[in-house]
Amino acid sequence: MDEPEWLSADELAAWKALAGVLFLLPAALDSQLQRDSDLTMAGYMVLVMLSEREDHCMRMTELAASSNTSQSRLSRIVARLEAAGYATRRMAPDDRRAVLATLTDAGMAKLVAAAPGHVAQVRRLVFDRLTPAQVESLNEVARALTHADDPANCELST
Amino acid sequence: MDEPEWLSADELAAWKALAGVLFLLPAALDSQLQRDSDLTMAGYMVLVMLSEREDHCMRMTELAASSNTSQSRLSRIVARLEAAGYATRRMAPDDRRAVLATLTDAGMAKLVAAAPGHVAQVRRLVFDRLTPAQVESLNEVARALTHADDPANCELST
DNA sequence: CTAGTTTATTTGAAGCGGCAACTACTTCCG
DNA sequence: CGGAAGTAGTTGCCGCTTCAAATAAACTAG
Repeated sequence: MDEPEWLSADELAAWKALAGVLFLLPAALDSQLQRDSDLTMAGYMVLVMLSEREDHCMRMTELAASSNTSQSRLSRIVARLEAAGYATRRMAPDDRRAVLATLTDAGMAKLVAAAPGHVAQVRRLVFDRLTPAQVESLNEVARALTHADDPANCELST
Repeated sequence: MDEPEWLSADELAAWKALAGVLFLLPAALDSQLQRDSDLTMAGYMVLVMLSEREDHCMRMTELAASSNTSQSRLSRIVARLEAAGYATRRMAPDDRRAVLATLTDAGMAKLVAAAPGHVAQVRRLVFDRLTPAQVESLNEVARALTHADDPANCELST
């Protein structure tokens, strides 16, 4: 199975470990949010993104990009949030194709209620297990993977 | 939003970067496998795990653990692989509750065919973006997160 | 030996996300 | 102006995952 270009031993070890994180961490995070707050990780992220705007309002496309989701996924997420009363949607005044998603007071309250539990989970599963130096490494590596610097080549490409 | 215990600035930065990886990497990986080989990441992993046994055979529970999936998920994955002719299932001779999943020759062939493309994608999205030192860090951090050492506390707990 | 418990796996129902198709609006340009 | 092309967002269909319940076999204790 060592085709054209396989991985080195170090890379293989790192890959297996990373694969474990990729499978298990999101599940554990989602599980806590679902159980304690009836929210999805993705939905939570969307609430966070909206809450960071002082007008609590953002265009769908922009919201999709900042929460790392596809437009169609975002559309459904916001539809669910709206159904739950946590957000509203209205047409943008300037561009009638665009939709502005807005966080409601109930949505903000929901976020405030859900945050401590979620943060505790993140701390428990991630930061409690890492030294400050490792946190720094993690930051560096994660940024390298999501491009962060080089704006034109995200792993969305292929 | 800085409740009981929020995250430090460093931690918050690392967390946002990690969240990006958690959302985008699996999607990009799945997408390639789906497109080029009509396989799921999870299904691919299962094939890999089976292929690493010299008898190409493993118990469901063990297989679930080594591929980081729940039992119910694994059950469906193997059912699909079986339907596609890549695996077979039979009762274990010693314990009739247990099921042994076995990789077929067609499954092995499928894996051999799919591997190069997948590996290339992993290399492109991960290792080409990291220095050897960063690969080492990644390995260390990922292991810390998945416990790897400490057998009794995976993030599956809560 | 038998009832109760634990372990191994599967499955029905329900929810979520992807792809591709579709609507609707805007912009470009002759 | 008027049509082609591009952009924003939604939705139908389908496949995958989860949760909880079901089935079945293997221990365990009396």
